[in-house]
Amino acid sequence: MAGKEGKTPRSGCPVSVSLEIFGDRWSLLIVRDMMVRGYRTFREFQNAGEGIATNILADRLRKLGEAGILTTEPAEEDGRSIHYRLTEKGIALAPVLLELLIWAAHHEETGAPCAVIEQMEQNRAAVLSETYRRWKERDPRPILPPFQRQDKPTTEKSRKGNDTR
Amino acid sequence: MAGKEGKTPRSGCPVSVSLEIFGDRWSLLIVRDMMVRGYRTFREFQNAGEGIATNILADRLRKLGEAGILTTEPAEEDGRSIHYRLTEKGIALAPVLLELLIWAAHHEETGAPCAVIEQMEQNRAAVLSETYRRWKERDPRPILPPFQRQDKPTTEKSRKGNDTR
DNA sequence: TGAATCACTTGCAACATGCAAGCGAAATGC
DNA sequence: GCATTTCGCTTGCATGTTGCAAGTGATTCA
Repeated sequence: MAGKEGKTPRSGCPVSVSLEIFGDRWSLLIVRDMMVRGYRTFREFQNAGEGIATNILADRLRKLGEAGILTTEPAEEDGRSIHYRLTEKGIALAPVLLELLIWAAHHEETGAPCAVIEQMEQNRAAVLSETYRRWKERDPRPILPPFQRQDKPTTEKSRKGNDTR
Repeated sequence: MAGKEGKTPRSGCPVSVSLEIFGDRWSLLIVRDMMVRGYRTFREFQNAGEGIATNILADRLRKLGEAGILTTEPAEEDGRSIHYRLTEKGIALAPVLLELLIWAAHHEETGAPCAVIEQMEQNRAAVLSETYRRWKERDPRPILPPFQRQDKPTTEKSRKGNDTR
C-alpha cells in the first residue's frame, strides 16, 4: 500500500527517480508555493498566478502526498478547508529549488530582481536555514514575493524595493 | 527570433520559467547524461537505459537547443553523427542536478551507494568544479557510472563495489 | 434559511507521449 | 563498387495526459 509499485520503474538513477515524482510542469511549483510563499490551501495554489486547472491541482496534490512530500491536516479555523504542509522530505527540496531559482535568474528573463538573487547566492546557508525555520515553526510569512513577469524592461524601476523579507 | 515568443508566458517566477524549459520527464535526464556521463550522440542518449522513444528524444534535443542549453556540431570522425554539447547555460545547471541527486539519494530508493553521495555532499564545490573542467576541456570521461536499480534489498550484497571508480 | 465558499469531481476536446516501422545519407564489409 | 549496416531522425497511430468549463456535496456566513 505504501509504494504504488508497478508504476514506472525506469532506472535507479536518483535524478530519474526524482523526475518520476515531479517531472512535470506543476509539481515543483506547488512545492515552491508551500515553501517560499507559505501557501497552505487549495484556493491559494489555485490563485497562485500560474493558472493551474483544478483537476490537475487536485491530482498533483494527491501524488505529492503519495510520494511523501506533503501531508494534509484539517484547517482548525474552517471545517471546509484543508491545510497542506510539506513533510521533512518535502522541505528538503529547498536546496534544489534555490539552485533552480539562481540558475534561472542568471540565464533566463525572469521577474526576479538581480540584487535579491545575488544576495541569496551569497547567503545560501542562511536562506536555507531561514526557510527551514519557518517551516518548522509554521511561520506562514513568505520568503519571497511573487515575481512579476518583466514584460518590457523599459522605464520600469518601480517594483524593486521588495527586498529579502 | 531569439525567444520563441507567444509560447507559454505563464509567470515571471524563475522556477516557473525553468519548468517551462525542462518541466517534463526527459529533458533533465538528457542534461544529466551529457553532464555526468559524457554522452554526446543521439545513439548514446537512446541507449542510456531509461527507454526514451526516438521521436521524443529528437523533440527534446531540439527544444533544449532552442532554449540555448545545448548546441550541435558535426562529429569529425563520423559524417553521419552529430555531437550534442552543453552550452555555458547548460553546464550551469550542474548545481541543480547535484542537489537533486543528493535529495533523491537521501529520500528515495535509488541505486546510488551512500558512500558516494556522502562524499559528493561534503565536497560540492570540488564536484562542481571537476564537472565544469571536464566540460570545458571536452573530457568525455563520466563523473558517475549509471546507477542500477536496487530492486530488492533482500540478501543482495552483490552489486555494491560500484564505487567512484 | 439562503447564498457564498470550500475542496474537489466530471465530461470532453485538444494535445503530448509511447511504440513500431521506415527513410535518406554516410560508413563499413566483401 | 555494391550490398549491408549504422547514423540521426520522421511518420502513423493508439493511448494517456492536460486544459477548460461546469457541477457537487459539505460547511460557513449573512
